[in-house]
Amino acid sequence: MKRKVSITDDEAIELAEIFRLMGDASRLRIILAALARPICVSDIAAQTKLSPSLVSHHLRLLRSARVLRAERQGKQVFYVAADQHVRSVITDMVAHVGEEAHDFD
Amino acid sequence: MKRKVSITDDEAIELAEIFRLMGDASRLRIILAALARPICVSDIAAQTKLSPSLVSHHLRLLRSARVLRAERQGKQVFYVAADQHVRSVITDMVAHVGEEAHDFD
DNA sequence: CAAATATATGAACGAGTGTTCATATGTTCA
DNA sequence: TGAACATATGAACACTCGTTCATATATTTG
Repeated sequence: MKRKVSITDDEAIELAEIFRLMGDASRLRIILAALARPICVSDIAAQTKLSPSLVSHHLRLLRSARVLRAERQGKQVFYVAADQHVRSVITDMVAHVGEEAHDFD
Repeated sequence: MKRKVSITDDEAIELAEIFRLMGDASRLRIILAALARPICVSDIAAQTKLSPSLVSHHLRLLRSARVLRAERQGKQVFYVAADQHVRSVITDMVAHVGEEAHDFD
């Protein structure tokens, strides 16, 4: 079963933007923290050992790119992976890194 | 069926590096060009409208990160997606972008 | 309302990155 | 071997991006 991989230039830019956001270690760890279930900002900061301010900056980017979605519950705001695609992409790549042969170039 | 999503810090950095490489529009278009079948450098340059030099620079990065793999055939060098994980990640994200609701923030 | 907690925003700086241009290396064929 | 083609490499520059610190907004509770 073949899939369509050709996309427009605008879609390529939007795609690249999402990958770019995943391409920072801090942000990736934030995404991983919010991958399975909603988690609030302070817990993300604690788990990733990043400052709440920095986490918030990154969360804003991840939210506008629709990688994560947010929901306020009282004083706290919970973030979680936007959809199954995001989860699949991350788990696929975790598998990719895990299975690599790591032979010479 | 649950999957493991927790990874070590080193793996997170390696993962982020791969995503970072996908997070540039030029490189992403290069990856897309080499996603389905091997394609030589000059054809990539023609298809993406990027200079051969720039394409070569990017290909070196994509090759060392094992996103693409290379094979020389005479004067030409053909590049193709390293494995099924890379293809899956891209097609998943294409689907993600394609299906998004695009409602307000 | 005031205090306390949780999250968000803005400015600024240092480090890293994509691109270009010039040049080098590799490969084939006459 | 030498010319022609294909790809790769190195240096340099303009620009972007992650981070920090200070400050602002939002929400709950006394």
